[in-house]
Amino acid sequence: MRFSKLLIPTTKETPNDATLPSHIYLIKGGFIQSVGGSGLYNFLPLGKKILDKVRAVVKDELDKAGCQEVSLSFVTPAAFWEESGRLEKYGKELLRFKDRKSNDFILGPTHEEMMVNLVRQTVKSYKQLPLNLYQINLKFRDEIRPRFGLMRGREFLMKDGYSFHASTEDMLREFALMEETYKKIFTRLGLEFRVVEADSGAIGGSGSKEFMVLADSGEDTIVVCDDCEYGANIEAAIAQPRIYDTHTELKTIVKKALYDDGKSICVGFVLPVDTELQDVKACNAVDANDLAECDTEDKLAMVVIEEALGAAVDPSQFDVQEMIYADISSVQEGDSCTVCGGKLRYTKGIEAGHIFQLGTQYSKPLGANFLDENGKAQPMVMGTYGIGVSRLLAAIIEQNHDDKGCIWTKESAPFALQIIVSNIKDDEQVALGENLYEAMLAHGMDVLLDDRKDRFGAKMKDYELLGVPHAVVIGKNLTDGMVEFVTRKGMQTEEVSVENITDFLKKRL
RNA sequence: CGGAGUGUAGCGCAGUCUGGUAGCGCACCUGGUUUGGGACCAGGGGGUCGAAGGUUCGAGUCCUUUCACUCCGACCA
Repeated sequence: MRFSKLLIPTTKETPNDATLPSHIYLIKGGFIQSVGGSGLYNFLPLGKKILDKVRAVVKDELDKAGCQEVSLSFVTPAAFWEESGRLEKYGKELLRFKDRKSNDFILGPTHEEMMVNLVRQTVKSYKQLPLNLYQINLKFRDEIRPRFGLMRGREFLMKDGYSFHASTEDMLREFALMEETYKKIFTRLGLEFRVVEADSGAIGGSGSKEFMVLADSGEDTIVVCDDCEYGANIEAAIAQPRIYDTHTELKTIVKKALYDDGKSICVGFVLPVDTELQDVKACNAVDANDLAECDTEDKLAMVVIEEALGAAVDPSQFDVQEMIYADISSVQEGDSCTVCGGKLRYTKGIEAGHIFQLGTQYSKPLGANFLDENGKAQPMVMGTYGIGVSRLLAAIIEQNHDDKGCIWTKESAPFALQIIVSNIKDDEQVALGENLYEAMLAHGMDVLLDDRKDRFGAKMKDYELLGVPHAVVIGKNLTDGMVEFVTRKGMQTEEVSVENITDFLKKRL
C-alpha cells in the first residue's frame, strides 16, 4: 500500500483522556477513532487490518483444534435470557431494548443462551457429540465505567466458543485442548502471558482459567510463584495457611450479602488483622451474588471465619445462627506456594482470555439434552471459552511499545515492511523506492511505501508511531549506494548496499 | 451509584471572575520556498460557544433547569 493513498490520520497531540500507552498510540497512530460516546470506537483502515490479522490467528488455531465457526445474531431475544435466569442476574451491563412491536431484546454480552439454543435444536444424539462452536463477533456490555480505549470499551470484538459433551471427562479433555490452543494463539501473537487459576464470576461453572498478558498497566492482580508454574488471579489464589494461635489479633468485617430476588443478610467475616478480606472469595463463601456495605446495624445472621485460624479462634464468642469456616483472605506477597512451597509474589495482568468448565449450568435450564447409548435423555456437559480480540490489540501495545509509539509483533503487524523515501523530490530515491516496493510486493510481502511529500522527520515520527517491525530508509546515503534497514524495536539501523537490499530483505523477513 | 471536574472549529485549549464585534496552537485549502528528525512565508475556509428557558439595550460570560462526557472508588473479554 501507498501511504499517500491510505487514511492514516496520525496526530502530534495526545487525546487528553488517554492514560495508557495503548490508548494513546492507537489514537495518535490513526488506528482507531473515538466515536464520542464513551467506550465506542471506530476502527480505521490500519486498526481494522490489525484486528483482522489477530482474528485470523485466533481462527486458524481454533480451526486446527477442530472448532467450527458460526455467527450468531447480535440482537438476542430476551426470552432466552429469561429461560437461563440471567436476565435478572446479569444486571445493568446488559443493554435491553424493545423493538417496534414492544418485544424485549438484548445486545449480547456473551452468547451461552444463543449457542445452547442453536445446539439444542440440531443435536439430539450422543453420536453428534462432542462439538465445539465459536464465533468472533461484536459484543456489547454497558460498562459502568468504560476506559482505557480498547481495553475496556463497551462495544468490543470477542471470540466466544462453546463446547458440548456427553460426559464430564470429555469436557475436561476439551478444556485441556483449549488451554493448549490458547497458549498457541498467544504465543503466535508474540505475547508474554501466564495461565492462571481464576474465579468463574457471572458466567458460572466450576473450574476456570484466565490467560493474563503480563503488563504493569493490567487491571488484574495475579499471584505467581517464582519457583514453579503456579499462577492465580488474586480473586482465586491460594497459599499455604499461615500458622495462628489464640493470641492472634482478629478483626471482623461486616458486609451485606446480596441474593436473588433482593434478599440480603448481614455477614461478619473474621480474619487476622494483618490480612485483607478478599471480596470474591468472601462472596463465594456465602454463596451470594454480591457483597455490599452494611448501612444499618443489622444483627449478624452469619459469621464466616478464615479457615487458617482454625482452633486459634473461640467460636462461642459469636452469637449467631450460622457459622462456617472458609478461605476468605487475600494471598499476600511472601506467602508460600501450595504446589512447591516457593515464595508467591504479585504481578499485574490484562485478562485476554478466559476458559470455563461450565458443566450443565446452562444445558439443564435451557433443556439442551441428548440421548445417550441407552436412549436416555441427558443434559449436555459444556465448556465455554473466550478471547478478547479487540482487547488483544491494546494488550499487544501495552507489552510492546516505547516512548515513541507502537512496536507490533510479527503476526499482528499492519505491514511487514515500511519503505521510506526521505526526499520525494529526489528522483533517484523515488525510483529505488518504487522498484523495491514492486519487488517486495512481487515477493508476496505486505509492504507500505511512504511516498508522501512530507519531510524526513515527519515520516520517521510516523514510522515510529505506527510501529511496523522493519523499515528501509532510502535517503542521503544513496549517493554512496547505501540504504538503511531499520528494526523498530530498539530503532537499530544497519547499512545495506542497494545491490544487496532485495536479497537481504527476503532473507531477513 | 458516591465523590471531583469539563462542555467554545476535526483535535488541544484561552476567553467566563468584571456582560459590549468569538480567539490561539495543531490539522485543513491555495501559492511559493524547503527536504535526515513533526520546516518557513503569505493568503484562506471552517463555530446554532452542549441544550432549553430567564435577566438585560446587549449573554460564551449572570440566574434556573437539563443533557453529555472525563477523572477517582465497587462489575467484566
